[in-house]
Amino acid sequence: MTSAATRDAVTSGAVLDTALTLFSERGYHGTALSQIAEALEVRTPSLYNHMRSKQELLQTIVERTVRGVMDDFHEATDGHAEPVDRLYHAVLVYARRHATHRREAIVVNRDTSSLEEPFRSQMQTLRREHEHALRSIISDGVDAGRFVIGSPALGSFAIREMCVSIARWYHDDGPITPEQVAREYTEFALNIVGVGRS
Amino acid sequence: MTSAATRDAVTSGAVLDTALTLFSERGYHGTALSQIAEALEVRTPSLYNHMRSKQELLQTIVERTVRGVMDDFHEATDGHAEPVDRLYHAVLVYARRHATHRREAIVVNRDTSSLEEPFRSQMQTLRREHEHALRSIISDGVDAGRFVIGSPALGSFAIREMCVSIARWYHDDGPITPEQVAREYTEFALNIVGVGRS
DNA sequence: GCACATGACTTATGAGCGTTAGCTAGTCCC
DNA sequence: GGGACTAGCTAACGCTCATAAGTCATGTGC
Repeated sequence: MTSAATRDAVTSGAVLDTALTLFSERGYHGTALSQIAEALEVRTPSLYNHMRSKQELLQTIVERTVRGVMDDFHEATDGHAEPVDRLYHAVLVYARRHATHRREAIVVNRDTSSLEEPFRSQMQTLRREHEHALRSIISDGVDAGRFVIGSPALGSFAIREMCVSIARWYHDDGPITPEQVAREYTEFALNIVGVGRS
Repeated sequence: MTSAATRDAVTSGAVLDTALTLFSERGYHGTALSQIAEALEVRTPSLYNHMRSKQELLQTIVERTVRGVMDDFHEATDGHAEPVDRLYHAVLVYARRHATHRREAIVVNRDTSSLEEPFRSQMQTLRREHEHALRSIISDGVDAGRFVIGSPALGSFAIREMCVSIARWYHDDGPITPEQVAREYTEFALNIVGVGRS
C-alpha cells in the first residue's frame, strides 16, 4: 500500500501552482477545491495541510503578482530621466511579464473582484499606483514636448491594457519569445504616444 | 394583496438584462439565480417562467454580442477598399461598441470559458472570424506599402485588445463620450500600424 | 360570467460546495 | 525503540445552488 510519506508529498508550493493554473483556466468561482485536489492526486481535505482556505490561495496569488509588477516598474525606470526612456523600459518589463507570467495576469485581471474586503481594496490601491506612475510618464513626456497625444489618460489605458492582454493570447510553445513580444510592444507604445513626430 | 397580474410582470427581457448586469459585475459562476431574482423582486423559481436555465442566459448574451460584432464590422468596412479606411472604420465601430456595450463585452471576455460545449467552440470560431478579418486588413496594408509594422499578427492583437478593454474602465457618467473614445482609439490604431511613415 | 392561460407563489430534491474533526500510518530525531 | 511531527485518509457538517412540481390568484376573450 502506498503510504503518505513514501509517495512525493504535496507541498504548499504545488498547491498554489495548481490553483494558479486552474483559476486561470476556469476562474476562482469556477474552480472547486476538489479539482485542485484531483490534479494533485489527493483527496480534497488533504489540501488543508498546505493552506488555510481557498480565499487565501487567491490572495497570495494576487498579492505576489501586484507587488512584482511594482518592483519591476521601479527597477526598470529608476535609472532613467527622459520620458522616452522611462516609457520604453516601463512597457518593456510590463509586456514581458505578461508573456512570462500569463496565469498570474489572467487571475489578477479576472478574479480581483472575488477577493474579500479589506484585501481587495488594498490590492486595488496598489494597482492604481502603477496606473498613475505610467500616466505620469506620459504626461511628463507631453509637457516636455516629447510626446504628441490627444489624451494622456486614454493613451495610458490603451498601453496598459494591450500589454495585459498579452497573457490572453501568448503561448510559450509558439515561435516568438517573450522578449520579442515585449520589444514589439514597446514600439506600439511609443507610436501611440506619438514619439518622434513634429 | 398584490397579485401576479396586477404588479408589473417580469419579462424575459428584464431577466436577461439583470443577468447581464450581475454577470458583468460578479462573473457567471459568482452570480446566483437567487441574486437575479432578488434584483427583480421575485422568488428564484419564478425565473423559470422566463428562461430555460442559467446557462441559456449566458449563451444568449454571448451569441447576441458576438454576432453584433461581426455585423458591425461588415457594415463598417464593406464600402471601403483602402486598408487605411477599412482599419479606421473597423476600429471605430469596435471601440465604440465596447464603450456602449460594456456589460456584454465584460461577460463575453471573462465568461466564455463557462459556456458548455459545443456552444463554446462555436462561439470561439465566430470570434476567430473577426480576429482574422482585422489581421487581414493589416496584412493587406503592409503588402500595399501603406502600413509599417514588424508583425501584423501582434499589431492585430494589440489593437483588438486595447479596444476590448475600454469596457473595463469606461464610465457613462464621465465627461467623455463613446464617440470621442472611439476616435482617439482609431488614432492609436493607425499609429500602431505605422500609417504615414516612410 | 366562466374557462383558460399566465405568472407569481411555496415547498422540496439532489448535487456540490468549502470546511472541520478525528483517525492512521509513515518518517525523523533522540 | 519510542514520541513528535507530517500528511495522508474517511466521514460528516452546514450551506447554497439550480431545478422540479404543484398551487393559487389574476386579467383576457368568449
